[in-house]
Amino acid sequence: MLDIKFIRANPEVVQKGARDKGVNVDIDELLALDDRWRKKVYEVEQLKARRNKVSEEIGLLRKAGRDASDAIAEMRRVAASVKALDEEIRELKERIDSYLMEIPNLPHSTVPVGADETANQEIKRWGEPPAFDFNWKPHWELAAELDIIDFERAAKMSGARFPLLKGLGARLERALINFMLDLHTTEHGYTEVFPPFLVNARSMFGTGQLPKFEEDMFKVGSHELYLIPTAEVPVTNIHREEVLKEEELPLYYTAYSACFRAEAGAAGRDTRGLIRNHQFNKVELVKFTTPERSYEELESLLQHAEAVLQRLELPYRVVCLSTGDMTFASAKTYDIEVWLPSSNAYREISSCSNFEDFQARRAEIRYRPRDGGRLRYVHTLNGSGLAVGRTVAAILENYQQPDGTVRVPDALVPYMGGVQRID
RNA sequence: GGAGGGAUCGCACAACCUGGUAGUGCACCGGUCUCGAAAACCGGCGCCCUUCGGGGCUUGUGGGUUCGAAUCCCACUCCCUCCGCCA
Repeated sequence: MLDIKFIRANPEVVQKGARDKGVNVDIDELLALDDRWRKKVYEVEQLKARRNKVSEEIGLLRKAGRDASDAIAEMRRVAASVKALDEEIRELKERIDSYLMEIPNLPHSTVPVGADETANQEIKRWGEPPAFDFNWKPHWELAAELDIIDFERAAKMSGARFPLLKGLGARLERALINFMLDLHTTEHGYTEVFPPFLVNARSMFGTGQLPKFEEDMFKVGSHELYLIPTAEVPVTNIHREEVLKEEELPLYYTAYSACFRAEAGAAGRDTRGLIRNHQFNKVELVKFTTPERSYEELESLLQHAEAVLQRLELPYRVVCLSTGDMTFASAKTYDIEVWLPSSNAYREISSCSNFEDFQARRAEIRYRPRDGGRLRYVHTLNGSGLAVGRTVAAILENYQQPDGTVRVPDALVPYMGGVQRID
């Protein structure tokens, strides 16, 4: 959510930022509503001031044993006017808020402007895609032959786009989760949390999934709860409606969670394998910081996510998403894309974003500045560190051997109980 | 699921019975004082509107009663204790 004061002062900036993100918003209509709202607020506050003053006088008259019936009669009328005006103001405010909720965060000035992913800007490449001199296979074929993932039986119990991991496949998934959490907690300074996987609507609202993206999520209707699409939601909401101290910032959290996405499959892409499923595992990184530091924190967040791929020795590149490819709530996003032979391309495996104060304003996460003064909104950031299912796919494909087995990356061997090869 | 208790500024609590417009302590920030600090004292320390004079809002949330609600009434949310059920 943007600051209405900022929108009042910079309507054309907001209009342009939204348009660059491919969102059309009627700023003039919003500001007209805002203007009416402010006039009505002034009006009702005049009446309330009168009511407060006279009510106090009534109290004094009563105490002195004198008659106050004229004043009481007047206040009865004032009370009725106040009630009607308050109702009108409430409706205006509701309309204004629903406008505000639909306005995306504005892209940072360093973000390339463009309509879609073709305008994304490549920042760097790391490692070399493997040059196979044998008949290599996509991960879903490898996994089927190694009997480590069973999509057919998963479909029986749940439906399409759910994997059932088995044997060393399940072990690999668990090894990756532990490896990533250990790396982030011991070397990058993150505090590990294990959050709920179901959250209420208020939490989804705080991070920006609601109200715009309800259809992308699984809702547990009987309880008014949503399955989280990412640990970003519960972890960012840890500090919702709190006032933090500047001294405790920045805060770093890392969390493993399962992630649930209803939208996967709608586009008909990546119908096979581990790339696009309704449920997948992810280790998430979340930061709370001051506005002054948030962009350097974004750079280090990116490095923390990259470190996972470097330890696993998987080739990847980093791109800065263009305005048209970014998400609703983000001001700047780097995607890390891992090389995936079956796609013959780099594919997203992590998304690292600075939301500035967009989520903090929605979720009311503020901090008390060290030298006093008004409370300020924190900046929130998060990034995948990493998506586990896609990491499994990348390992299977990039580490496959001519004989159909898969070598285990050296960094993972201790987490695999010494197993060096999946065969 | 049942029975009780509770929610007031960042923290701890008061005012609630008996309606009169929210106070105290701690923490924090600024100032005075000091070589500096502590202590002491003064001010600040939640949000909104503002023509910068000021005004309004704020006691978990939403309603109701009333000239006036932290206080009385109703509903809801969350937390705590006990009982039941339970991995």
